[in-house]
Amino acid sequence: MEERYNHQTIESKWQAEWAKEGLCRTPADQDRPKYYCLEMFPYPSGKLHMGHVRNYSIGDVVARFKRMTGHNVLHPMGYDAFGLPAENAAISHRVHPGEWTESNMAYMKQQLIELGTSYDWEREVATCRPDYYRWTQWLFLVLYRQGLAYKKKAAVNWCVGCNTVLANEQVEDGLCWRCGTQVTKKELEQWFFRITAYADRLLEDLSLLQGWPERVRTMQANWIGRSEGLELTFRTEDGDPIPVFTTRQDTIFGVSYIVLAPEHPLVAKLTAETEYEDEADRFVAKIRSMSDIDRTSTETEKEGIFIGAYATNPISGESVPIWIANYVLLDYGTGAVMGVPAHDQRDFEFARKYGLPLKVVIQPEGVELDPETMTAAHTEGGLMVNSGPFSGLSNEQGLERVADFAEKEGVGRRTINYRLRDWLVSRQRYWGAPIPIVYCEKCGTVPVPESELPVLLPPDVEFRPGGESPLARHEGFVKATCPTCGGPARRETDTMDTFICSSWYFLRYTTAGADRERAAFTRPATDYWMPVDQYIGGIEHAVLHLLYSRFITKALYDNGLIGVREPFTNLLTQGMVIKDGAKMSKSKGNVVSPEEIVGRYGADTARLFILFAAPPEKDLDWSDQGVEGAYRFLNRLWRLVTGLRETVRGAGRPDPSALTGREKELRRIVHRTIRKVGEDIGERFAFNTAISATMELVNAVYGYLDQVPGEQRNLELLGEAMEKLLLVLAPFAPHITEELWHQLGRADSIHLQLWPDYDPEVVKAEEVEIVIQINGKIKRRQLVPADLSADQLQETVLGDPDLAEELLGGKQLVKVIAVPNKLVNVVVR
RNA sequence: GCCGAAGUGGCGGAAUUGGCAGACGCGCUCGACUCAAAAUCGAGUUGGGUAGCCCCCAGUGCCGGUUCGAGUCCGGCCUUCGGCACCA
Repeated sequence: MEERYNHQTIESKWQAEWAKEGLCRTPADQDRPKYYCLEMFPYPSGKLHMGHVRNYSIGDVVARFKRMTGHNVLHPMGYDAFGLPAENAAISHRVHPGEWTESNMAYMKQQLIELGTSYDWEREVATCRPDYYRWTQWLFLVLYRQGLAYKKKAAVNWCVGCNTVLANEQVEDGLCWRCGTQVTKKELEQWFFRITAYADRLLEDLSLLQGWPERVRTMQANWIGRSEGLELTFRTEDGDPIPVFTTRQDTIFGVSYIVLAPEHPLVAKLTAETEYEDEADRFVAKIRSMSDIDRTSTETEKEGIFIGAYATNPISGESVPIWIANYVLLDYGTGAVMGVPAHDQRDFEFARKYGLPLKVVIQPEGVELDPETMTAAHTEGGLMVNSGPFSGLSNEQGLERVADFAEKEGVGRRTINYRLRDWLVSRQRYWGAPIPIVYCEKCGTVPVPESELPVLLPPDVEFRPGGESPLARHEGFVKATCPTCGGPARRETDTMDTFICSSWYFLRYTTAGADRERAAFTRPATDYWMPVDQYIGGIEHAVLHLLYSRFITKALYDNGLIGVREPFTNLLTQGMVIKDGAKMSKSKGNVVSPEEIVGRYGADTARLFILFAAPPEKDLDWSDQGVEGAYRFLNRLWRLVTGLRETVRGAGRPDPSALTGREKELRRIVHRTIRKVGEDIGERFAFNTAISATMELVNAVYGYLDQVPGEQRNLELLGEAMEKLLLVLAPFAPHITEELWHQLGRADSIHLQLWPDYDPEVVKAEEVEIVIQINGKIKRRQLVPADLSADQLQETVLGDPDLAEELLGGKQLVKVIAVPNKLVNVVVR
């Protein structure tokens, strides 16, 4: 009586067994090489989606493989548990965010267990629990002491939908990254992290991250946006300085006007009590009312007005008119630019529109630039002309010489500008880590002492739609005593951006047990486990989370709190899960729920399909039929092993010297599969081809059984084949392999076994089929002994007079190319 | 506009270093088993010519090049996707 593959009983049985045995606990001994395998932790939104399943299946295969290859593996999981959806749920369902989040976490944990993931749950973190956010607050204080956390009034990004401010990184195309609402500007006093102090190192150290995808590094480099140039000081007629930033100081003699950002502080002064005042006021008001998208879109028409004042060019001494225009931004560079219409496309368009003069000062070779007839700016290089003492230099030389001159004369200095802005970390929300600061009437801004952490979120708050932060209305929370003087004080009511919580969680995982109560993490623990060897997650975090985590890591390094400069050595950005040509989403109605798939086919099938259907970094097309295919394969495996179970159980090792040709061939496939799967997982993350190799092995064993009658079968060989097959499949399909492993009579877990070795001698074929080409065209195939040298190969093929005659066909032999084990190409004329 | 990636059968994909294009899976066709179906097993499945096989020709987005040999390298284009986009 054949028992059928029942995924439900098998999977729950082994999940319980593994939990009981503590199979996934992080090893305490430190004599083996460590491997820290980390997947981005989820936001506990309620249930896992297929993107999670993909992410965690990839990570789990890597973790299990590394355990089998003799590594101490740290493979932890947790929850990025603060954030807005919990608060929205509180408003609409009248349930406390904490309760809502905790129940979601419990549910998702169960789902993760049911997927057969091998996490060490003893190291679980949840960023919303006081035992975690206490240390997020501690981190804030570390940065505060370092001068990296500061408060300032600024025009900040405000999302009406979320009722809170956003960091620049959280504004995508002028819309809120979370809810898609258009972002507006608001003047507010807010907390910032001085990430710009690390701009250079964040950029420079990208070169250390060779294990990251090129495009992620490029995206970060673009985001940081470094440009080297010169800050030059023009002067108004009253002598007020107008510093401008330029990367093209070689075009300084081509300046025909200056443009200030409309918000520039000098604008009011320059226009006060002049005929230009009213018009300038109206223009500034109009620009202020524009949204950032309209303002910064290249589609938007350049607009500006002359404000009646003039400035002197510090190099040429020329006087040029001062304008204000929409395309100049206050918060980049100095908020003022020099207009060089002949050599900058923006300036060109602006000058043409307003009739400002063009002056050619860079002359390219071979073309005569005529200011009257130019249709676009010449932004390339050339020879400097009309440039006083600099005329005749190449523009590259000019860049240096003008900068030298400006510095010598004291009218300018070389400087570097970044697109990156400081990280706005205040949020006007309840469900986040409170910023550990109080404001005392006498002592001013006072950090809460570490001994008084955590600053707890009060549970009894009222959630109302659209209002201000519930914390600000909670009198018991706001009222505080000053830690310095003991006098009355007011508590900061902003909470921290949740990206702070997630920018250090990988450090928390390294530290276990009682140490966690004494510190956020310990130096020995981080010294052993950090950096993360493999980080796996979605590309959507290419800038946000990954940049913030790098910044925090560097800040902690500078404090001597950790010993690594970069947190993640290798990064794998997995593709999206697509169905019917679109990302799975509720609104498109193309969502397939993991629960349904795991329920119907089991976790092993879900994992196998999702890893087989596409390479991990590419988008994955969901296919119900493909899932069926994976399920069929596991059934095929089940029948194969259970069918042979009784006969191969207890069989010894095969005797290599006593194998028939067919047996040798099967054994060769077994050993090749071990090599292939090991290389595909360990070196390439090519899980799809690794799985296809195991399928080929299964096919080969069936082929052998088909061709060899029962009594003539080599049971030792079949036993070896079954054993190796299960071992190489174990990381992908942990339950069914464990069950079959035990059915073969093994007592301990398959997941405690070492990855099998392959025998290089067995892998080698005795004979190979080579291709014989004439002039690169395949003419015939031939079996020859393996590993013949090029000369031997040539001799084998052309040494046969009949064959040589047939191949040459009366033509003249020009040359022969022989590639061992591959081909012989005969070139004839 | 700039930067980056990709383009291979009906579909997902494979070909790892320039050396047999289409592994593996899905789908489809035919067959076996069955009263029948499902499941399972077997055979076939790039296009065209020939239509029994063999065999011949073409073929990896398009055009050209390098090479004995190109899906892979080089130049130019097309398309799709992703990122950035008045950054001075």
